[in-house]
Amino acid sequence: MDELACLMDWDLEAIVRGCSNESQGANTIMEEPCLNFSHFCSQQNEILWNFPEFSETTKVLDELEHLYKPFYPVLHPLSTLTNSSHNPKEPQEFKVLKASEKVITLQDHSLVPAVSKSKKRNKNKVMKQVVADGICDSWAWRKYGQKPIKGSPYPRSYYKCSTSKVCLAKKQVERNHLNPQLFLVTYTSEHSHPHPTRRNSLAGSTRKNNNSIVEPTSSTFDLKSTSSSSSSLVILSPKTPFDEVEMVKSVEQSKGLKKEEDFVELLDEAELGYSWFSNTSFEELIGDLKSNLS
DNA sequence: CGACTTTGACCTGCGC
DNA sequence: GCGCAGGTCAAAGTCG
Repeated sequence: MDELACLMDWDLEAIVRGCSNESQGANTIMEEPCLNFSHFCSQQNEILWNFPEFSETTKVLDELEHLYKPFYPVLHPLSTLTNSSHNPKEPQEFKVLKASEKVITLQDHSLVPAVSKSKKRNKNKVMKQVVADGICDSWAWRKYGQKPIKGSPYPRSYYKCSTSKVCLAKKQVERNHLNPQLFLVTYTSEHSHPHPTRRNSLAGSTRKNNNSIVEPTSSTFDLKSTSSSSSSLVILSPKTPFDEVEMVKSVEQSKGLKKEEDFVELLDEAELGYSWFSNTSFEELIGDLKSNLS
């Protein structure tokens, strides 16, 4: 298998796992036995003693922190778009939920697709601005339509809950044409049933990666014009409110950002597995480690 | 074979 | 009333 295929496999697996993950405590990607340091969070002090050289480690942590800064908080997958003002001429307000669940409010005209406002009757809607991996959640969705949206090169995809035929829950996903790394996910109506089991949710998402939905189809759109080649790394946590996604690093080489492999390499360099992030946020861990090491 | 995606047609709400 | 645009339906195709 060539390198690209390996990378794609890895990425798809990460996303599928992300999709399949749900509120099962610590049953996340970190449960894989192949990952070293899986007990890091519960044995943090012990692990610290295993680092060969503290100076080397802090250097790596600095690099990691520097690497991650650009992705907070704007690209955090849990940012929630609230339509607090009903005046469409006013900028919409984003509430960005950090992993620590502190709410940061910001206003950014550039993040809101102009086409997101619907002419239709105002239903009970929840809008979220997420990065690609944030599109996936642990509910099972069935796509029932896709429409090109005026003013946006990207189509909007329509989903219904596939767990129950009587469930009225719906979801719309569209890529933000002003910032293709971001997606606007709109949830309509509540689920009329309990949360599906891990198995059920897997069944609803394994056939194809849900991220495919917002890509323009080849017959009507030019795929080359999208940034579909960007990949992402998902690190899961059981504590966050929606998808248990605690951190997402979006990688876009064309913008000169560090490659995903570089990040993994840094983790390897620090002898850290992904489980390192299982219980607290990245920023908190970096801070804790730095204070412990100093 | 069942579950899901794709996609053209149709329906509906809204502005003019 | 008409036309536009968003939203939904459903048949055909795809995949595991």
